[in-house]
Amino acid sequence: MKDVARLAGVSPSTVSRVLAGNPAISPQTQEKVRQVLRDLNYYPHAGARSLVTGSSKVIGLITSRPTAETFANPFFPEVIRGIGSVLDGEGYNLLLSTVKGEHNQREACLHMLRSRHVDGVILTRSMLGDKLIDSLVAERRNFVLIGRPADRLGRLSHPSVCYVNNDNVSAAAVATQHLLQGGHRRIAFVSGPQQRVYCFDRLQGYCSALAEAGLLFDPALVREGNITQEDGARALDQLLTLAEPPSAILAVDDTLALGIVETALRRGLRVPADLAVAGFNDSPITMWTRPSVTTVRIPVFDLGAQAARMMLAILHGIPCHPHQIVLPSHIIPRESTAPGS
Amino acid sequence: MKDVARLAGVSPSTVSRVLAGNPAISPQTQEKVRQVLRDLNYYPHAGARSLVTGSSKVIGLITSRPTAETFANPFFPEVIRGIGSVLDGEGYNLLLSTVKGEHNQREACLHMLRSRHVDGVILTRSMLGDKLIDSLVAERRNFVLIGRPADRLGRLSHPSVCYVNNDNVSAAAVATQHLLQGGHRRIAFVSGPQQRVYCFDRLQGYCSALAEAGLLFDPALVREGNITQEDGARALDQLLTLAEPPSAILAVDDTLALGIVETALRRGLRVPADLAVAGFNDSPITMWTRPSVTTVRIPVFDLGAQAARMMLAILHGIPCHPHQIVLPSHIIPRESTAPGS
DNA sequence: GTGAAAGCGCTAACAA
DNA sequence: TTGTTAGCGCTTTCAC
Repeated sequence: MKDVARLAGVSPSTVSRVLAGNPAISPQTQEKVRQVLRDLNYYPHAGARSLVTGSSKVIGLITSRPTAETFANPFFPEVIRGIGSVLDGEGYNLLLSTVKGEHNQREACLHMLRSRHVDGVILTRSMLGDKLIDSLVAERRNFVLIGRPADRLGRLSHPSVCYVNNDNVSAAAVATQHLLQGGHRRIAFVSGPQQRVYCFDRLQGYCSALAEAGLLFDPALVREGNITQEDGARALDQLLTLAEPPSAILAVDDTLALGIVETALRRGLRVPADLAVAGFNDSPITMWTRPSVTTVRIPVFDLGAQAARMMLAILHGIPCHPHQIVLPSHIIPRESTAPGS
Repeated sequence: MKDVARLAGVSPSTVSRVLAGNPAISPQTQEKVRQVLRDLNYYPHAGARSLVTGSSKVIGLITSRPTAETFANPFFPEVIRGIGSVLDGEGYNLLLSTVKGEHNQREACLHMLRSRHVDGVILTRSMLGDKLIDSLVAERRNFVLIGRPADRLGRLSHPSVCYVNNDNVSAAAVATQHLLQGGHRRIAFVSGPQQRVYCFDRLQGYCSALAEAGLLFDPALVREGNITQEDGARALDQLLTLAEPPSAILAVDDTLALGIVETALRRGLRVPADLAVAGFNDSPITMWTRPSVTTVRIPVFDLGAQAARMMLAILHGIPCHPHQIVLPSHIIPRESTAPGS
């Protein structure tokens, strides 16, 4: 920068001002400096700038989901796309935490913030009673949640936390009602880790729909595992050993639903005649299978975009209103739950 | 840091040395300092550090593929996973460029490097005669290619550039041979943008396999578009208008292959009896469709991991040998090319 | 084995 | 409208 200043015949601070777009610089000087800037191919040192301004213009992205699950699941790239669509042109970059393991992830996230590597973080897929959120709140860090903050019992915690969520409870209720309308009375629920807030919420929706229909909640019909096809297959096999096996299954994710459908067919069951299956997330695979799989489409892109918008508002010191956004999702009925086929 | 020094009763430089793991510090002092470090929850300022050391410990990831294509295509998350698996624990973070458009992307990449935001970049999906690579070489930047550097004519350029690639030419040849063995003589090639090096290379493999089989290359059998199902559908429709339509199609990506299969079925063609179809990338969808789709599995995770390893070697000043790595891929025959069905 | 001091490249308050 | 100056928080010679 000193070189630029010298060649342009001005002081470093003038160069800095030109770079910052300070209007109090005469057009002549502006042009002169810009010319030298171009000639020298000069770019300000990001670290030096962040040292003095206290801002790095970088936002961290933390996804606590086991990275292996990422494969074949469009959630992750889609949420990045949404975030990127907003950050683009705002001069912000995205720093990815690629660390594995819940604990390491937490450390890595706090590290990013405390070392001032990032100005704020966007969190996805948080847990019930998430310690990371507690730390973030305690340290008054800038962060936005994709999902919602929940305590160990699933109640909304940290009321001042900014988040953008989808309507998991009602979406699961709608999906359950869809199965009820198909005449099903024994409906199982195959979940991912119940500590995941979204799994918890979808279970709530499932329960409330059952209750509304006057059906008893049967714990034997609820299975918990990871979000893999193998876990879906295992859950189905367990459910089939019941004295009264379910005639329909609502899975918390399409990956599970696909594992269930595949295994059901392999076991000689007809889908949906013997077993109806529905999932969540509108994975592209669901519309290719035979039978195609009923699913709930989540606005993942918008979730990311809104979260990024909130983050920017926070960083710009604009009190973000509303603090909390809930986006609607909708069910996409397909063959796997079609009645009378 | 001054606070830490004061509380520990030492000088800032000693604290810095402890942080750096400098062995010339007495165990007592070490412990004393570490204690205070913990008490104060101290983390060094990343920007300040990068200012003085000249290294940010961040690696940039540039993918020139239109972000929309990302959806439903596991390439992107999978390559990140591979990179992350190596970077983890090495103290390096990944900075994502989310900018759209070939030109902006190039600017953004150079910006990251010139502003010293990142120590190096990993590039994916480069083009023939890629200007970005030229700039990177000219500025002697640290970078690794996933793919290979090619000039406008597809010849290997910049022989000293580090890259990790898969064997696109021979993989396409093998896939073509697979179709030839199925008895096909009119085999079409549906490509993405021919400027993409991987598309170019796969076309080469296709051509060489035809030549080896003593077949004439027919330009009318080659279609170019983007990597979408719609483009696949369009390519098929064009091919069907030919006087002598193809009996088999090799598509440069599974997304295209899926579009082709779907459209073929809709047009009343039987797959593979009337039309055999094969794709690339082992997209999870291909094994779910009816018929399931033959594809070539690319070791995407390893591509990322090796690229990251190379990057680290470069940054650590280790002359990386070999400069160039080519990983094998293999064909996965499925129903869409099964002979006699 | 440890401290003092200089400086990395930038911005911002204050002067002029 | 522009220049001078003082740091931002850290590492790293060079002394001791």
